[in-house]
Amino acid sequence: MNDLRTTIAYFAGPAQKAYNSGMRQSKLFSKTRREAPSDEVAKNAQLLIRAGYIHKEMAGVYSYLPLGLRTLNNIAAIIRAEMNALGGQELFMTALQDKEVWSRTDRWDDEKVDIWFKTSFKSGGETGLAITHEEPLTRIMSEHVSSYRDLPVLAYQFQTKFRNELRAKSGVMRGKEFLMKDLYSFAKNDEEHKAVYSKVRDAYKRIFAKMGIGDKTFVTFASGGLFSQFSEEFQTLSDAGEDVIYVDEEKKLAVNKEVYTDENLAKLGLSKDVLTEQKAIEVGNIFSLGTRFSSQLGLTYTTETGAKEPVVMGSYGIGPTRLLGVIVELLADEKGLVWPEHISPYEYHIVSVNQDEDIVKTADELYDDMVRNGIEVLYDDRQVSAGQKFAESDLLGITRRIVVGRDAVATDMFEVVDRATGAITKVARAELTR
RNA sequence: CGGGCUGGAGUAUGCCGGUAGUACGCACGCUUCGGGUGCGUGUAGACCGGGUUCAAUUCCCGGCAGCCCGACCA
Repeated sequence: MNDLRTTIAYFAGPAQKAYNSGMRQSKLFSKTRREAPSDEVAKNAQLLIRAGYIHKEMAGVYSYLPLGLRTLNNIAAIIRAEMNALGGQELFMTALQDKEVWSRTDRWDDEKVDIWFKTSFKSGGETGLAITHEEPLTRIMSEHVSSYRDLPVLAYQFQTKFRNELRAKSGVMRGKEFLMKDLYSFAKNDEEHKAVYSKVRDAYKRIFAKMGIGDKTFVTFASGGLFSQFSEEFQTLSDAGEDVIYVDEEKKLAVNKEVYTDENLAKLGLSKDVLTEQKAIEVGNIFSLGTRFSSQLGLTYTTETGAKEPVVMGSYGIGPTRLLGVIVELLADEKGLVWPEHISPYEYHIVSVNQDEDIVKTADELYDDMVRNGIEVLYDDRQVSAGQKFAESDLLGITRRIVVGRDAVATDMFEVVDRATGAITKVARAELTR
């Protein structure tokens, strides 16, 4: 992709294989820092900046450097796989929004939605930066969907969303600009919608499990915002969270404080006795939209009997940039970042222990072999002390570290250290290069 | 949006109405070589505008930017 939106558009492509699988750390432009910047309090942003994954551009606005982008793309890849498995069709919508379509649903006015970034065209007229995409996608669908035979449809994208938050905080967990995977479903009726909705809910559970935060993530009953009375959130327990939820550990369900009433508890079959109050961060949200948007924007279809009916919609969001922050908050330790296997920017981090000729030669050869076999590996080939390399390697948090020292030269067996557990195993070269 | 705080080398900081100090980083040399090794030399800095003053990085006002608490958070 070669247009001005390359970085954003990148998320829409089959990202991973586009990378060269290897990187020499002496060539990596991002550097680590000993200290966190004084203007960051959030643990996630402090560590991500120290490790050179992100750059803070402005309050609540972050750039993703090579390591951060790789990590983000890995998160996106996990989500994409599940969306495709659902039959989701990926598209990529524009961030610039047409005032006209949002006016029709009464969501353009600043009195109704106060987080718009709005600007104007030189040629006249206003536009806004997308806060979400129900309106434009519903309009697109109205040009393509006209028969019951066309339904159901699931369409999704990875897109930058902009929200003019009064106060950004919590590092990348709540920015003014962030990445969102938004899926929208279009169904013939409530019954079909419910079936789709339930499949998406299951897919979300699998996604968070793969991210390594499944056991701390709860389906949470919450308010429906502008759309409907209620929605379901996926809330991950974390002291860094902004929400308060009441959790039933046994049933893996929770209730957001905002709808924590006796009536709602009864409806959900939850008992106050077993619920515990916890802080949590919202990592996903699923909504039944009914026919609100389809009615207002004229998205109808013809039934088998020739009648016209509005399409029943749902929308389902996950914020990859927020997830990145949540994973840091939950898994990082006192030494630095710790990435789950499928999210780590590289599978392996080779660390050569000194500049002795035979050690450098052995490390070089191992690196070349791994790269040739498409294994994603970062190689610390810098001329710095072993201690510094280890400390920085811990900070970077790559899943597995391969230490190349004297014994590796002698035996051709390599010490592989698991970043999360610290467990050390000896692995033969053939196994590492597959 | 209400309340509070801050603004100095690339980063983190000490002191201060009168020549801006330290650590890390970076460059060079030596040293070390399995947990940010040690030493030396060098490099580099007061957000913007106005006011008070003999003199402002320091005090005052305004702007801009950042942070914290609250409110807000499709």
